[in-house]
Amino acid sequence: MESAFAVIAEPNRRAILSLLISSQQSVGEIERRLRMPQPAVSKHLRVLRDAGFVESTVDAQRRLYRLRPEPFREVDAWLGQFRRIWSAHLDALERHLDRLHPSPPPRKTRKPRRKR
Amino acid sequence: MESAFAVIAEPNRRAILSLLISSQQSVGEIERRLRMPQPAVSKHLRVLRDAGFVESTVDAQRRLYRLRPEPFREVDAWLGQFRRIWSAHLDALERHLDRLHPSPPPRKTRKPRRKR
DNA sequence: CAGGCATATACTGATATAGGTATATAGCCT
DNA sequence: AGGCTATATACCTATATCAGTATATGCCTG
Repeated sequence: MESAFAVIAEPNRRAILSLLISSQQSVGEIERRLRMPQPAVSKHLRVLRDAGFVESTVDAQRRLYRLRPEPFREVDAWLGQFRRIWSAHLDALERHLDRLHPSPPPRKTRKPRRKR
Repeated sequence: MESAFAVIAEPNRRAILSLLISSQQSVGEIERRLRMPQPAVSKHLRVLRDAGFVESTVDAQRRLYRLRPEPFREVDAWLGQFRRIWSAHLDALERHLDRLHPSPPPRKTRKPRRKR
């Protein structure tokens, strides 16, 4: 599974993560709150743990799961590259810059054709 | 495919998106820069476009692709819920809060067992 | 220590998706 | 028109992954 991105691609896993924001939860609590079969919860938690999104501690027969920050930081860092794109409503400006800065200029051309 | 999260789960697609940060690119440019077979590029671009990550305009026989902000915002918004978790090195504090606030208290118990 | 609760794992089947190869479509240029 | 370039799509195969069901493990309580 590896990638943090692949891990959060799964809706149920995102739901589990959101649930853990308020506080740590046991498997059974997650099971009940998300109305999800227990093995499914355990399996998703396994994936989440392997990717570092959660950690667990033992409390008698139950395991309490809570969030860990690292993978979120990783995703956030990647997303950071794109912040400039959306932070403002620079759509128009962006487009303008793209026009100024087209990687190789659209092409050596006879008459400036610009199909739009 | 639907979900923006599923779309960015694919490494090649993330690479394409990163490539488009500098400026719009044609399919052929992406193909060359990422050393990726052309049909693969086209297919990923299709997915990216359907999810709103990119848009394209026609330039003669080529298509120029550029980024669009919305799906990034969506991902960022989801991630926002978790910012408090990692923004500081509150790991210790977090843990403290969890202990104060365990959803249902770990359980009605005889002697305060706390297996750690 | 026997039964039950909480959680994890094994196994199976269905479905989706990525990669590869071939081909179709469409615009450009001579 | 004919050939070339650029891109898209169809088709196939391999692989991964999710859901579901059954079962194993471990701890707790009477």
